[in-house]
Amino acid sequence: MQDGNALAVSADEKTTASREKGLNRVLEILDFLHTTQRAIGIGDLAKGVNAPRSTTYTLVRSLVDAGLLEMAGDGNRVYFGKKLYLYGMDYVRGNDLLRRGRQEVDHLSRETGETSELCMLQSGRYTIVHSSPGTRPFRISSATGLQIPLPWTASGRLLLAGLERAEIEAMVSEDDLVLPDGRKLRLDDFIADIAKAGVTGYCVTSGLVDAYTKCLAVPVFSAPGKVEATMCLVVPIDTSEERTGSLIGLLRDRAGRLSIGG
Amino acid sequence: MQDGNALAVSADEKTTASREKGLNRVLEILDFLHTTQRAIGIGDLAKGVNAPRSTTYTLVRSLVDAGLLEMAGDGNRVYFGKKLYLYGMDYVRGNDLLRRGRQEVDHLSRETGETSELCMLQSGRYTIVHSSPGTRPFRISSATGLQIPLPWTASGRLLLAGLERAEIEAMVSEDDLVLPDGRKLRLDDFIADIAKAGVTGYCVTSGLVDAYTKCLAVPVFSAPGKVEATMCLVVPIDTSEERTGSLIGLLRDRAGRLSIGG
DNA sequence: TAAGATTGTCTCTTACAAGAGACGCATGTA
DNA sequence: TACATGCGTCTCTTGTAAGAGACAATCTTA
Repeated sequence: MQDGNALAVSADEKTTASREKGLNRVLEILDFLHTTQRAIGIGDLAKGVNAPRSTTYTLVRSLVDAGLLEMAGDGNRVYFGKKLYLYGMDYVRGNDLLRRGRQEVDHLSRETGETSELCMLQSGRYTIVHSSPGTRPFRISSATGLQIPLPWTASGRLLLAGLERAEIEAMVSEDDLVLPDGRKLRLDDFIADIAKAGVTGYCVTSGLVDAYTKCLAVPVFSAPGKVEATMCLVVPIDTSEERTGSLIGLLRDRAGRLSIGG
Repeated sequence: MQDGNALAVSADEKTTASREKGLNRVLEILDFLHTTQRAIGIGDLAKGVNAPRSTTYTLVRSLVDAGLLEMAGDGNRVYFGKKLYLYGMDYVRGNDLLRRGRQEVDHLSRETGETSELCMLQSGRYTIVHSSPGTRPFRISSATGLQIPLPWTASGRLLLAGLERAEIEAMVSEDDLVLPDGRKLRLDDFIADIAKAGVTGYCVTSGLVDAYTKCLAVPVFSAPGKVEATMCLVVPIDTSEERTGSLIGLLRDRAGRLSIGG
């Protein structure tokens, strides 16, 4: 649903109804499928990415032939294909941080019983790269690949540590500063949070994304000072001070193993 | 290495040196990176896919901006990017068979100590979609995504069960019939093997890919009669008859769970 | 230090892909 | 039975992206 929003995000709101490059259309198609998270008819797809039907048919055919997309069960819907999975696995194989990070996260959630996540910046947005659900009855649903405004999260504050004010401003839109419950964050407060997180080496936020959880995050460094990712735990908001403290200790320990020269 | 072969496979040997569609170039780039399995300089990439340098630079920039590719550590090399990983995870999430198949394979290799694999047809070729190494000292290295000629494998025989002779011939080239050790398989024998495998519901090959292993495979059905994938075990060629038999039993049991109306 | 190779950027031309729209074929529904 | 809606394929035009090639900057190696 929510029509062309995915487009607006990824393609900078092209107002000109002029011709669009095929490759760009393809990138929009992929992004669109990523947001819908389900197979979709080609007609709807065309509407979704705001592309002419005939063009969409041509492109989809190419992509299906190439194996990047597949026709889904019923017959006339498309979704991601095997080849994207294979390429994704290649990425994991070539990326030590991700490979080891996934293991640490899985281990962490098993050890603590809490939902645990590995997060990274992905084209200027906060992205849950891997998550492992905890054992609590009400589990926090946070799908892999989900993108969330940076100011809503503890990880967001850490990922931006070390950046110039201008860079931060460029990454954060006005909308991003409005929390799900309607409260509006002040940009200056957010930037102050970032600076503080950078110094303390961890970050805790309470009741930002929803009223029932708090989020504990620590940075993972790819080089001294360079935050490449974060590991975080999502815990009930009424978790005691001491348990919170010990969980952060655990997180720091694990993140330390992942970091290179942190 | 092996210059434009990846191209020849994926793009049907375009002899015309005419203009090539950008999207096709991109697909070739992705395939090329998949075969090299490592970050590569843009100049080399251009050579590798047989594309003009200027074009390659433009395309790579688009792909890097989109997050499908990433500049690798040193600075001027590219490889797969985070976004492909995210799309790949989306594929897994949307694909019950793959998701559950991965688990079964992991479990199977832990249980038996043998290398275990999940295989599928991918654009007419046999592909190892997921593999889990066994505990043997000499481990058979078979990377995920590896593509092997169908006639070399037990799984290949099962995957083609139920297809017409003409379809089989179309998928198997002369080269595919030449085994790694130089022996040449007769097409008729191969087709007979396929028919037999279809009837018995499993397939064992000895010393085909190498002289020290044998491969036990069983089909996974996505619909009655439709082989969607295979699960297989790679075991030492001198594995006893009875152990082989019991492993096949185990395989069939597991594959049965995965199958839908098999 | 000069010659050679490579890397990233830019400009300009024209071959060709993106797109509009028509068409036939299924469905659905009044 | 007529009418509407959606799907997949085709044709034709024209705006534009692929590509050739020149350029300066950087790295080799002799």
